[in-house]
Amino acid sequence: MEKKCTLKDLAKILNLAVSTVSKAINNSPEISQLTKIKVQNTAQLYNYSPNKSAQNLKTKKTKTIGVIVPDVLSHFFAMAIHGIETEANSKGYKIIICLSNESREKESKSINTLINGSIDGLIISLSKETQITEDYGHFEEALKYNFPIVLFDRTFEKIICDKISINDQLAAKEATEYLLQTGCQNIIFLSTISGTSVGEKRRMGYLDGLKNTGIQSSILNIKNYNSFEKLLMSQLQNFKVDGIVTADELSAISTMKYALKNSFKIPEDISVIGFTNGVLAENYIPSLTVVDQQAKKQGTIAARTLIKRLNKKKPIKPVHRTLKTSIIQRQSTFALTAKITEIDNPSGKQLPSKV
Amino acid sequence: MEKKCTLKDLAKILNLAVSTVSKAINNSPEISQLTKIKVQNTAQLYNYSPNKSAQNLKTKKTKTIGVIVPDVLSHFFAMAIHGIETEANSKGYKIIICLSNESREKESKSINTLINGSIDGLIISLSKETQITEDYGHFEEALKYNFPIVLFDRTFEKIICDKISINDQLAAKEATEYLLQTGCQNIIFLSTISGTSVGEKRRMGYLDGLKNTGIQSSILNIKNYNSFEKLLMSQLQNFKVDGIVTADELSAISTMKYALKNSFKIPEDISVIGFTNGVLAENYIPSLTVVDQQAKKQGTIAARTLIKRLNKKKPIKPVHRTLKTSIIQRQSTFALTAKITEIDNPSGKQLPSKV
DNA sequence: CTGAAAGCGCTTACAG
DNA sequence: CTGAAAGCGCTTACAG
Repeated sequence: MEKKCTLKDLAKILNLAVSTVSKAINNSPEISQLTKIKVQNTAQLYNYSPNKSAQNLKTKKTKTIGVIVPDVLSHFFAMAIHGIETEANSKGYKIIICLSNESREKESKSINTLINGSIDGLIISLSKETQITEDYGHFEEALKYNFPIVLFDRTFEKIICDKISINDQLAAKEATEYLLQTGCQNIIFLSTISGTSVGEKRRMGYLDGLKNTGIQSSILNIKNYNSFEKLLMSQLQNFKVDGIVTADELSAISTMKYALKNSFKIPEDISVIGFTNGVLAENYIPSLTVVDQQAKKQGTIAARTLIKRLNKKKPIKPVHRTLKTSIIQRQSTFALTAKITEIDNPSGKQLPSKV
Repeated sequence: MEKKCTLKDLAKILNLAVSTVSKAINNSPEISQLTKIKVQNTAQLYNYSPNKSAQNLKTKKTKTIGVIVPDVLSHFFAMAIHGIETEANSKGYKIIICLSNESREKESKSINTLINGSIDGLIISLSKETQITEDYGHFEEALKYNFPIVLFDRTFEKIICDKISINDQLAAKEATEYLLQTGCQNIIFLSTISGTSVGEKRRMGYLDGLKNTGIQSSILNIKNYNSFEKLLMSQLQNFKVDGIVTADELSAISTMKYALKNSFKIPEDISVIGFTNGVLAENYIPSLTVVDQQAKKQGTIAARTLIKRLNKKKPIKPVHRTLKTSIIQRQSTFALTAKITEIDNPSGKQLPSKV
């Protein structure tokens, strides 16, 4: 690879000092208009652009944000990344992405490689393992140096930093109440993410929703998709169930898939509501009623919050933002005409009402 | 944010020269065992880790790979990113991700901000706009300096660099032949990505597949999902169609969604085959028969190829790798007992055979 | 085996 | 308005 043109090269060509050239390129008011034009023209001619490593070293800024998420395959995180990238880019930042694959070890390694001058700040959604073990030791060093961190979605109260999330507990309570209002009498909670902060909060929200209804609660935790059908069916065949609140998107879809396969009708026999408004939820038959988690917005706000902090001279108090959720009513549940806006019912079919 | 410990700090504490400390930390054979141990212990004690910007500036390496993809929401690119990240990480590289959002402008900007010392090499899948306009000017500078680039999936022959892809034309031909072999007589090709290299190749493959069969070809290009149902239905209702080769995953799912909604049976009335083995294809009812594009493997090989090049002292000739595809037979088509392995038919139902 | 020096490519306080 | 100098935090050829 050939050598790129440097400030020194330009200085020699123009017969100017390196410092003058630097200032001219950065449009410093110290420099005369004439010189600026001359310098900028030659810079363009030689396709000059400042070396980032040198700039970073000198200015102690990288204009880069680190992002660590559990995975990139689930719609929620992909969408959040999209939001982060868009916002960051519009403010002149690049993003480095690390996937923890739900592993604390990998998360820890990523933090360590990133905070040594590769990035200005970090946006993280915690790995399942980190949340289950509650071992946050790998954050200590970053926190000691006051390294700017924003947690989103899967957060933890003991880590003192900016946090962006939805009110998972309230959202699950509302989802449960929604099923109740459409006439469901036997509602269970199904989760493949028990142990994560959001999984636990949603479970509690479900319990909140059933409080004072006299309805027996029932929780089905599934660790592994291999046993999904077996566990779900043993529940559906041995107990009366007419409504299922699921903790994420894929588990909702799998619930529908196996229920339909085993001749249950949705929503006639069983209503299903899920979390995250993804492409699966939207395109499935029946389309899935979901709690919109505002994935993109969480990403956008996370990036915005971080960049705001980076631009402050003095440390500011941690910011906690809780985004509002809404229920998107589709075909996997009965209709609720009041309150909830019906969007995106591509079939145009009238949603059935429970009598 | 507090100051991090530097080599200079350590040197002062240990009463050694900066150069000695540097070598000790990097385990240079020049340094005595005793000194190494002393230095490494204090380094650990003070939580020392070398400043990346300084290292990058000095060594002219960043151990970072840039990745530019059209989006992160489609399963193919998310999976490719997963492959790239895993491979890169295992070799000690980080990845910076930029999303072109199918825009040439954004792609161009990303290239320019990345190649100025932020990364060692670049992995790109071209944006739709770049491919349609065939304007590759934004690659000129990088190519002039021999900047290491790997193109994957959406490639272009005029850009001289490493390339990883599948044989899209052959894969589409095989998909078409597959439908023929299961008994389809009126097969159309449906695409929402016409104009991209892969879209065109798949279209040609479809035509190849029909050659010498006497079957009339018919191509349905859809630019916008808003008119998807209307265009598809006008085709299905006015012409005899019993097989559809679609150019990607979401368009296949949408095809099934709207066909089912309009009372067509799949595969009895219409067989559908798609590209990309994503979570939609796997979980839909009926599950979708697809050409497995080897998303993760394309990513892995792209990263591996790039890193191999980065480790070479001398420039080597561009590498072109074409990965083998396979058809994953599911429920959206009739069964073909020979040749093709049936995997992932979660329902366990026997696939119907066309008589 | 240890250290002094140069230099990667920038920016910026200071001098003239 | 222009320039000489110092320095960001490293690495590495060279000297001793």
